[in-house]
Amino acid sequence: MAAKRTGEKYNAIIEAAVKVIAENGYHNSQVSKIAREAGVADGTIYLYFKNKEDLLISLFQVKMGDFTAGARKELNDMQNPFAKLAKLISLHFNLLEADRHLALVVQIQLRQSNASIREGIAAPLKKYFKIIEEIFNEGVRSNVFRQDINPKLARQMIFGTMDEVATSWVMSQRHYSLKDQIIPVYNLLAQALSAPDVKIEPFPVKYI
Amino acid sequence: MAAKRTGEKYNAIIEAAVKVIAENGYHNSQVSKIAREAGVADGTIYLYFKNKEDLLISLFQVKMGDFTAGARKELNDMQNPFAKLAKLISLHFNLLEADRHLALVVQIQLRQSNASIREGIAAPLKKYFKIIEEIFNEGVRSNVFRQDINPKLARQMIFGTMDEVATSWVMSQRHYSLKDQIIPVYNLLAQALSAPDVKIEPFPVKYI
Amino acid sequence: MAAKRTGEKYNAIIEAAVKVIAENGYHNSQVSKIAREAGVADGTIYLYFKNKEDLLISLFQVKMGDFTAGARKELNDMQNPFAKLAKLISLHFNLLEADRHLALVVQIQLRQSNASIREGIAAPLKKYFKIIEEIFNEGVRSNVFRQDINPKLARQMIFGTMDEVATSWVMSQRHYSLKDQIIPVYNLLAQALSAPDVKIEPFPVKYI
Amino acid sequence: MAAKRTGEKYNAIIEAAVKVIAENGYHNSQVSKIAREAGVADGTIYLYFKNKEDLLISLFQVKMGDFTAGARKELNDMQNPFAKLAKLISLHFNLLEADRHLALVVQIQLRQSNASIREGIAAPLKKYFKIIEEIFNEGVRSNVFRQDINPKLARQMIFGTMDEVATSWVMSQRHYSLKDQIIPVYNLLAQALSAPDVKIEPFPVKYI
DNA sequence: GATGAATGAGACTTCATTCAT
DNA sequence: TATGAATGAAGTCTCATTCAT
Repeated sequence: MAAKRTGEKYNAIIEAAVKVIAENGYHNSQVSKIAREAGVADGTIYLYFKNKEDLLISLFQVKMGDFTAGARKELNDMQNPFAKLAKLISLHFNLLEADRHLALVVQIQLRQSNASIREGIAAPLKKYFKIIEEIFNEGVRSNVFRQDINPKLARQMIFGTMDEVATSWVMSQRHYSLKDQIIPVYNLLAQALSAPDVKIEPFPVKYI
Repeated sequence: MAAKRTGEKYNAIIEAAVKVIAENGYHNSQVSKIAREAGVADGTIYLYFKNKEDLLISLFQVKMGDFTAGARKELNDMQNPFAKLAKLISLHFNLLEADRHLALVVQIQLRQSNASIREGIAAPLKKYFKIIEEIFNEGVRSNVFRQDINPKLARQMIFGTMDEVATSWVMSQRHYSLKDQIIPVYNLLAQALSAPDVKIEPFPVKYI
Repeated sequence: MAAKRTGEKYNAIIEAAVKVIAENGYHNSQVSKIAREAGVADGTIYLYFKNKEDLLISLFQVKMGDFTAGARKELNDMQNPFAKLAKLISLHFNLLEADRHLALVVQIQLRQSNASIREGIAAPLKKYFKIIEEIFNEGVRSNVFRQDINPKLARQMIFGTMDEVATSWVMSQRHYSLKDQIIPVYNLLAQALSAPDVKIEPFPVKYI
Repeated sequence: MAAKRTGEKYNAIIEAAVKVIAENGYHNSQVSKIAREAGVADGTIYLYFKNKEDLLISLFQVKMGDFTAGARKELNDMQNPFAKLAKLISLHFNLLEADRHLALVVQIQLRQSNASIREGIAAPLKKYFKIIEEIFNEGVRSNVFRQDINPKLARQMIFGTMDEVATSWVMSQRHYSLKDQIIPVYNLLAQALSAPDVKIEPFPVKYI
């Protein structure tokens, strides 16, 4: 009765949902379409997910969870806040460019979901926000970032800018490379956040 | 036969739609609900709008059109790019704070719409983007803004930051004042955009 | 309150209905379309007709009434049953060929109407049936038509044949002339109805 | 996704549609009524038919297809054109008399359908027309039918007469037997079509 | 008499979810 | 576990008719 949250088919359904939503749009992604793409029967979806909404929330949680976990792991080893900022932007844009379906779904389609889906999305998003704020706070503590910026506001600028750049790119039908935006965005944000007398570190080439 | 695009009822329906969507969410805003709120019969909606989608696009176009027209008018008289930036942020946040329904609809609900509605939204949004880019370009030309930032990227940072701050505020259920964010956001963006040796102008008090 | 059954606008509305139905089909002929074609307001229709159904029945009655009255008048002066049959076919096909809108409406569109309209149509149609039967009966009485055919059946063959030929012609989009069918149909029916030893009269040229 | 065109329910829905349309009239036969009569849910209709129109076209095609296939099979074994004509009339009238609902639907209700339904109906009707013309052509080739009648016109008379007789019978609410019309109609048409010196064959008793 | 904006009942269709197999 | 045919609630839109002006 309770939905199984693991298994081969669980993942197959999630991946199918990403593909179907990316290709058909949120409002044109029926359960039956996702089931067909996943190679299972309609009813099988309900063995793994409580309902369609649960599937969509799970989709975002899984994908976002993977991303934040990966990001945290990669960033943990690093010390320099500038390098961390560079790495974050690089990870963010590389992920989207590497998976066009995911990019479409995350930047556009999933924002068409309703309130309760958004609530389900809130938790993993907050974790990502926390990572961003931590990077900023470390920079403040080590006196390389400005003391006079509210951390939350800093996060809003960092995320808002990356998100807007990514959305523009997706909406442009990806006629240019998002990776090419990594260094410009880094330079812009590093400049904006760096403390008055601190020399901004150039983008570490290896993070592209 | 052709939908009437003006008149008392036209506006009443637009306002009713904003209210209903704000209170019920995009996916729970049926035509009949909007009609009831507007005090007209369901069929009357179709005398003024081709269909539900046309109503939603019109809603955004009217509201966004009013805003960009107003913004352009207010900004036209001004010379100083810093002052213009300050004014823009002030207008943006004041509009949303003044009309809580509109804020919800613009920041959250309308982003749940489908592809064709988004297309209808694109045009007025581009006009707003253009205003932002013009402000930045003027600042570059008068040597107060950095020469080494791509104008489109500058616009993405400005809009992305304002949008993210506004969305955070709406999602927080507006437990704090968005107006209080005007000066911090201005300081942050002005700092990010200002040319190396230019002294950032403090936020003009009268623009709050 | 009671519908006016005469007047300039009454006729204008009838003619407009014929045109609109011919051009748009029965199911796509809204009251508002007919009103626009007639150059009156929607509400005005209801000053002259009880409702849409009443308009359609009236349309058929007027047109069919004109036709039967005209036919009766023309046929009254004639004596010869063969000549009368020839004249009838000629009148029938000439009327349809002369008024393409009427042809479409009578042969195709009006048959899409519902039960109560068909009932309203029945009376004028019966009058036309009566004319046909009378021609046959005269032929029987004067021994030029077969005695062994039931008059009703004779009428059904005459009307059924003319009707099928006319329908075929209308459905063919009138790529050929219906008038060219007058003589062949006459020959066929005259042959079928003529008494064994009676020489069929050739089609009187003047009736084409 | 694609509509299933076979199965137990497919037939049940077709039969239900015939009954509902016969009893309520074309314009008063809602999908929900047909579904109820068939003992299925409204949505089930759409598993078997693309839409309401598709159901109506299918209905006619199935019924007409059955009839023409049956007629062709029965007529194939026969040689004598007179006998074939007799058989055709017998089949036509017997079918309608045996299934009062079908008679109502075919003779009256389905003619109320719109253009696209009529188009869907055209193909099976043409097949029936072809059968009729073939009978006539065989009679001409074997010198028992008149050489001077255009085959298409012959078909129009045959079909037009049978159709008018059937329509009269249906409209009369079937207060008499349509079968009783078989021999009179045969005699009338055989007389009309037979070559000058050919003795008309009496109606073969076994075909009643 | 004439208008035409407004009405609102009602029809078709979709699709998330269920459940017998 | 898995299936997929069946369900039926619910939403958008049309259009004949009305009635205040």
